[in-house]
Amino acid sequence: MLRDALPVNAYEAAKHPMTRPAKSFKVASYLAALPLFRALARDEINRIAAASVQIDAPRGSVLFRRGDPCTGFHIIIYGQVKLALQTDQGGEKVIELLGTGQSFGEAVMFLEKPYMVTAETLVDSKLLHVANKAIFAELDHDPQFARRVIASLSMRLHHLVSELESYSLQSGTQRIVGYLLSLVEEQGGGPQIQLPARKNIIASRLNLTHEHFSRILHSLAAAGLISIKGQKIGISDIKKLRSHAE
Amino acid sequence: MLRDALPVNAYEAAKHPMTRPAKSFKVASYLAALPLFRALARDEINRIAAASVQIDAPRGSVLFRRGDPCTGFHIIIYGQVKLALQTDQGGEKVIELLGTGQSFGEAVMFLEKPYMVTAETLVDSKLLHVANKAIFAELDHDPQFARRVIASLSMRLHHLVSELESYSLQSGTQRIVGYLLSLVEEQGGGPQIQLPARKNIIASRLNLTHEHFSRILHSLAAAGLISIKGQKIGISDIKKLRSHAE
DNA sequence: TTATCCGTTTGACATGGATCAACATCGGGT
DNA sequence: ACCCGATGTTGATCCATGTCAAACGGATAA
Repeated sequence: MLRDALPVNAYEAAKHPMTRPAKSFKVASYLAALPLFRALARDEINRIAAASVQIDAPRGSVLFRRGDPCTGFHIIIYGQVKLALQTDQGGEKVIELLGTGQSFGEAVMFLEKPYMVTAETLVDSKLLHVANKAIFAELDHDPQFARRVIASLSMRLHHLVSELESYSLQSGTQRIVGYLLSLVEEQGGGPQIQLPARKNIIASRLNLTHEHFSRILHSLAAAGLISIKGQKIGISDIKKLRSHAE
Repeated sequence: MLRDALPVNAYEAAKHPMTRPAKSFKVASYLAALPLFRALARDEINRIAAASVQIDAPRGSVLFRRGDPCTGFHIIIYGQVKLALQTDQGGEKVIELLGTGQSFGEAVMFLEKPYMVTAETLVDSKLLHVANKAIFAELDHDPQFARRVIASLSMRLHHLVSELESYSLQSGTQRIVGYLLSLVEEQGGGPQIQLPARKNIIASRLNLTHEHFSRILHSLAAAGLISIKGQKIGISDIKKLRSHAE
């Protein structure tokens, strides 16, 4: 068995060869390319890079759980991470699926509160963990940076509100169609899209059981709106699909 | 007829005696007392006060609608405001109920995007509208202030995530009980609480129809957990109520 | 007082989506 | 190649919540 059956804390599991201070200028230049840090001066970037740690997290690693204190935020160098809420009876609800280049955990960093969600890698991933004190330090003397942080938080808020909107006043079918259309956009508008994870996960992300998700997807296919080949979804007529969500 | 049948834009309606620049030091000292501005120097406060406008908004005034551009944010001097999403068929879903001393619209201010929600007063209210340029100006040279803005956005994010959580993995009963308990806390823990608006509105805020809300409330009463007298809810045994939400 | 209106309650019924269970399919490991 | 566990599909049934409709109650204006 190569993979851990139980998700394991990445920091614990990878205490040995996999976690290491990230000093290489590769890290600095990687950071410099991120929207959040783009405007920072070289020495600022370097200080942040010095406060960063690379993490190799095999599939199924838990980066943090609800209730853990927050020590910084994460950037996905490559791989995929899901953020999920967990119910006491082992159920879980995926809040967000994140891929290469995306970051998470910024918001919690600025509160004293512990994490509300659990983060787990869905595939073997490499992450960068940036310690919060480095961010705080830059914040205090670089108003431009503060502006970017504010903008980024605002975008996240905006996104969450639309999420709330789709949960509260759209049907399952509408959420699925909307999601497919957003994937089309994200993936360049081609006639075929690729689901970014197991249907299982997507279903939860859309607040549906996997059974219900499957049924809706197949009924869309039966209506001739999409075709299903594993995780690839063919979409012939985008307009028709869009208008299908009344 | 004293009240406008149709909600009317407060800025239009009140072009005359009701809207005026807010220069009085009363405004400045009011601002200085808000958590967001508490740490600001006197001259900073004064500049912000100079960019503020008081608005008298009778019940039913629409402060802005989804799609309107954002020119600043609002503080409720007294009164009550609801933020709601609107469906194309006239349905609406209350996102948030805000009362005296609370503010709203900060997040949108920092994006170029227009408002996603509609804001309407539920009772005769007095608001302060702070122009975004004043905030931007202070932001650029006061890192402490930036920190507070960031903290405030983060809190809002945190709040939205718990909202999302309760929508997606709690039953109607659980949401109601949770809400009642939050009111108990908010209102000092006494054995009687006061719903902050018509049941209609509360129901929507909790993502329920008013019929369903009514039924649940009365079934809680039938179970001896609460008593209902109009907008006053009696709660004899908080522990029992809390444990009732499995 | 009465008429009216709005908010609330109650009832009967419809339905989206969940649950439980069986079966099918896929992919990785031996 | 085969097996096995994980993932997906399908069917039957149930339940929470929504919908439609009617009665009720309390405010308010005439």
